[in-house]
Amino acid sequence: MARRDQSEMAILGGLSMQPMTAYALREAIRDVLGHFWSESFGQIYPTLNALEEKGHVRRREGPRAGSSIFEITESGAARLHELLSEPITTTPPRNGLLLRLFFGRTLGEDRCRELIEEARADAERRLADYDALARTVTTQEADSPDLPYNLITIAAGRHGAQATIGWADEALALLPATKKATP
Amino acid sequence: MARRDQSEMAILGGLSMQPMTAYALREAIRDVLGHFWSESFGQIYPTLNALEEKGHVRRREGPRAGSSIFEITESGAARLHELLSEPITTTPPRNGLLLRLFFGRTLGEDRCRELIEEARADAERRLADYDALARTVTTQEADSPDLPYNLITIAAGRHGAQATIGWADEALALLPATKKATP
DNA sequence: CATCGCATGTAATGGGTTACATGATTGA
DNA sequence: TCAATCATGTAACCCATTACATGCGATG
Repeated sequence: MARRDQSEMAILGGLSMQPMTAYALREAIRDVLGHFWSESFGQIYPTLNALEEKGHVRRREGPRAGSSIFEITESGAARLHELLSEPITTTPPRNGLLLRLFFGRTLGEDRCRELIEEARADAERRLADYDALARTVTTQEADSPDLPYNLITIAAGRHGAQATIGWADEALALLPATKKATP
Repeated sequence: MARRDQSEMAILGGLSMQPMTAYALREAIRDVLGHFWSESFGQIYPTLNALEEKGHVRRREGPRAGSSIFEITESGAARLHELLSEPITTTPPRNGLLLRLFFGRTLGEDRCRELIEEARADAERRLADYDALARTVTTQEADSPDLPYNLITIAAGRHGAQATIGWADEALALLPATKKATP
């Protein structure tokens, strides 16, 4: 699966929920898929044009002059299913935090402690967000057949955040203690 | 921090452990930092040349004709410290597994279950790897001042893998049960 | 003498972000 | 009427992977 197709998949997926403008699509991707996916305008507009040419989306008059609402076609739905079925492409890992910590002796222990504490605080915030999101979604989409799938992705975020918190605590304990003269 | 500098950081970091050839550097990055970092030849060779021009690394005769051993200079060490101190740049998330699961109704429940089970099995494998790695490193680098930092990165992998396992179990339970006629 | 692992590099390609440029509509 | 938001699109740039091309040296 060409990496390019990844954007196609997200865009067709978004439109499969409901027709919308490119702008709204970008917002939907940011707000709904934001914790595990992202698309920029620079990808969305060209990809939509390509999808239109292939007949996978149809363009209709938008809410204002010059704007368009895109809607997925049947061939688009088929294409989405096909894309979803292809093997997952993973990108090589690049974790800037862990790289810095690995060279922690060069960076300095204090800075390492700070980095870990920041990561922990951030995870704590995300954890609260996921919990709130799970509650909102559960009530607002109570009857939607998409609810379980939505909850599964939220659960992934929650488990990830919890793992970060657990790791941070362990990491802080592993950090060599700075020796300070006791007064 | 330009994204470009990320490769510089990893390369200088690698050479700060010990001087080596570009080829060995790539292997070291793959084998030692592999679970949270990666560099390809296409990055390593040009970056090393750039670093040499700036005087951050020095080139010496390698083990065979035409090969070079690179060694970090003092200015290189300073540069490394500077790079490590810069704010962490994060790339926007793109999780192909979660994207597929989010559109799980389109993909189909059976395929979703398979994907989750694969992810779980993979995490299980990684977990075993991290545990083994932690043991090896603890004995082999028992006296190294880098040991705690090394263990911190391994712990991150372990916690991440455990989180995936926990998530997978929860996700499988969340999946809507396929209704089958009871015989 | 063939093959595998060490070793170096470049070029094509792909993909993606960011910044820029432009304009319509709405609400304060 | 002025700012903010909705809306569309392009171009520059950057980074990174991949594939390719090349050759030495040891081991069987």
